[in-house]
This record gives sequence, C-alpha cells and structure tokens, in this order.
Amino acid sequence: MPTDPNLLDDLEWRGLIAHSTDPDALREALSAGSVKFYVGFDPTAPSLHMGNLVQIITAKRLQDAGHTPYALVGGATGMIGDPRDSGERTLNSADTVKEWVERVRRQIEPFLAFDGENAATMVNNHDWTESMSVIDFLRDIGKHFPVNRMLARETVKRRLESGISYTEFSYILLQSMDFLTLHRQHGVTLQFGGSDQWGNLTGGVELIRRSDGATAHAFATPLITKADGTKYGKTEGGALWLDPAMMSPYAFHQFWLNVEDEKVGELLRIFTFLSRQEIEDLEAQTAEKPFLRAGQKALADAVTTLVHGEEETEHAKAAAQALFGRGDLTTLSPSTLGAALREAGAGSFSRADGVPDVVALMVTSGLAKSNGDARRTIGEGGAYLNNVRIEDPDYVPVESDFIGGSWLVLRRGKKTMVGVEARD
RNA sequence: GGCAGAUUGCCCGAGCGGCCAAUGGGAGCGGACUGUAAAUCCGUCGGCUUACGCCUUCGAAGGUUCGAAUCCUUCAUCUGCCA
Repeated sequence: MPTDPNLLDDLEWRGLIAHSTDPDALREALSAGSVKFYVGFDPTAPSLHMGNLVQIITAKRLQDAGHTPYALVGGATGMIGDPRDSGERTLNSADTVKEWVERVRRQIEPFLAFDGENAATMVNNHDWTESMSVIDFLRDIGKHFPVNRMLARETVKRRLESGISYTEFSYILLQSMDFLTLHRQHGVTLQFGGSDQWGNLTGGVELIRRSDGATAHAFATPLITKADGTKYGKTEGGALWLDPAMMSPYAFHQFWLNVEDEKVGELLRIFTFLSRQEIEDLEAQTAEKPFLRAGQKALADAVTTLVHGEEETEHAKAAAQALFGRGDLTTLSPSTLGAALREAGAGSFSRADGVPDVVALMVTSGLAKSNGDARRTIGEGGAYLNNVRIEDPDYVPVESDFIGGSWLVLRRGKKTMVGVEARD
C-alpha cells in the first residue's frame, strides 16, 4: 500500500499535532509503509461528540493516506473512567457500558473503510482484560509503572487536592496495556488521542519499550477551545452530539454556522477534508467580507454532510433558509414552512382542547423551562410569534395567526425557533 | 483510630439565629449594536402566582428555638495534622 508522503505536513498544517513523541522517528515510520495505528473511544455517554469527531476524522485522514486503523471501543476502560479535573466519576453499570459500547461502535463504523488493503479493524479492550487475573496484571503491567512518576502527571497532580480513587489512578495502566496488546497481537505502533490523553498515550509507548524493548509512537490532537479560551462544543443542550436522536442535524448544522469568525479557519482545517487552497480561500473571504460568512457556511455544510449525510444537510440548509432567509414567514408555502419547522423542532396541540395562550405554547414547545421563564422572556421582549414580538403573555393566537391554517412559528431570542402545529 | 477544618443555588464563592431564595463573579438566557459572528453596554437568572403571597433549596437525618443556611446531636464525604 503506497502511503502519502505529505501526511505529516498536512496534519501539522491543520494544527492537529499538539504533542508528539520523537517527530523525526514518527515521520520516518510513516514514510516507511502502512503504519498500523490505534485510537480509542470510551463509552462515557450514549453518543460520541465533537471532541471524539476530531479523533475519528484524524483516523480517516491517516487511513486515506494509506495507514491501517484499529478503532478501539473501551468496553473495559469505560468501566473504570479516566481521571478528569471535574472530580471522581460515577461508575456506570456493566449493562450501560455494554449498551454504549455498541452505540459508539456503530457511530464510528461509517467513517472508516473496513475493506481494501489497509482495512480498518474494530477492537474492544474488554476482550483482553476480562479474563486477565489480578496477579498477572500487577506483575506484568503494574511492575512497569513507577508510582512516583504516575503521581507527577498533571492530571493526577490536579486531583490530589480534591481526591482521586485508586480506580481512576489506575486508568493509565489499562490504556497502556491496550497499546501493548495491540502492538503484540497486531503490530500496532502508533496511537493518537486528544491532548488530555497525552499521559495515557506516552504511558503506552513507555510500556511497550520497557516490556518488549520496542519503539512505538504517539501524538496528541489539540483541545478545541473558543476564541476566549473556554471549552468548545458545548451548547445550551450540553455537548455537541453526533447522534441525530440527541442533536438534530439542523441543530448540528446551526452550531457550525454560528462559529466565531476567529475560529473558522482553525475548525475548517481540523474538521473538513477541504484542500489547503480551498481553506485559505475561505479564510481570505471571511477576513474580507465577514458578513457573508462563507467560511461558516462551508464548515457547516462539510461537517454536517460528513456526519449526517448530504440529504440531512440539504434539509437543514433549506430549513435555515426558510426560517432566517426572509422577514415574512407568511410568504412561505405551508409545505415548505412545515418541513422547515419539523427540522428546527416542532410541537403540536389539538384544536379540540382549545388554543393555548402564548405562555403555555412556549412551555409545551420547549422554548421556555417554566411559565415564569416564558413570562420573563416575553417581558424582556425576547419572544416572537410569527416574527412579531409578543407583548402580552395572555395572548391567545387567533385564526389569522395560523400560517397556512395550521402553523404557529414561535421564536425565542434571535435563533431559537420552534413550530407548533394545530391538529384537528 | 484520635484531633482540627470543610460541605451553600449550573460552577466558583460570601453569609454565620430573624432584614436570606440567600452579596459578588463566571456561565446561561433576553435586549441594544451587528452579519443567525466577536467585543461592549443593559436587563435577567429556583418553582407556582396578574399580584399580596405560597412552596422547595444552603451534604443527610433528627433536635433546640416564636424563628435556623446560620446553634446542638448523629451519619456521610473530603482536606490537613497525629497515631
């Protein structure tokens, strides 16, 4: 399998390499032939999110360049949980982990090619940890981990004040063992992950060297932050989920469309397969005519297509165009509007029960958390019915308010829109 | 095992018997300005209520008191010191 000699340069240009073990050695290994590499995903939620997407896309880049992926789902590591700054994790039940492993596996699969010369392989670390005895683990793995070194790790140091269980403290041993196992069983010599995983990555490299005397490589992708340095990928609803049931393709598309100008270039480089030339053109356009938001549009379309497919992307775009594209919603055909609103999120009520007032409509459609929240928002001038500001919280929509005879368009603030359909 | 200190709303952090749904900051939400951007400014930020007011909340459970986030008891967890 011929490999792309420019891979590492491309990754560096895209800013995907935050840390790396010996860069020269890595470059040499990557140019010597198809490198077997692995990247792991722990089932900490029922869906992967934006942070995981960086790894998935990076894996695809490597595979496209001729290298061979091993995608690991953490059936075992997911039972333990790696230490994070926010404190000790709550353990999930074995059944939950098992279910999430399956979901995560299914989410990863579409991104990689499982046939061809450098076909991807899916592995689960539960397979080699389940039957291992504690004695073997402590003798074969534990012996290679000096506790003084483990204590010096940043993640652990930060947790020493607030407390850390032995369980989480041991996490690095499991992940390192994964690398060793994949190295022994499949000849895997490269692991990458998020920069918060750096300690775990080098742990594996070191374990392979200490126990087998072999050289392995690792690199870490950067943590994506907002222009102000805070964590990215969080929206009102929480994380930026890849599962369409947890975050609609419309909402997903909207997220990327609303990215800050300062971040567009960076995100285009990380999350899209657009060429260097294309990205530089988009960056130039964004700098010259930011109001056109060419970068954001290209980014939103590319990432949504990658994750949800072309059809869903078209729906999301059409919906946004309908809802944001013009001032007067009543000029839209009922079918266009209905389709758009179903993308954006929609509720309904039965005419037989009578028409609710706007406060009730806002609450039942999810636009407001409580009656008080809805009233407050109306009082603040932040609630709109069919793009007209609502002044009176007691207002009950009349027949002429229903677009096409059945739809009400409720909006909170500038961008949160929801449709309510009257059923007969 | 002993002693000391801690535990407050989404997060950080004041409060230390009534004026506390609880100061302040951050996040969030809304408005103005824009470009469905950023920054800035303003407002808002437990629930029910048009409102008077009511209900739930300050680790958990009891208790003292007319009245507790604030005092006492026990329990849980964390931190430090001594075994």
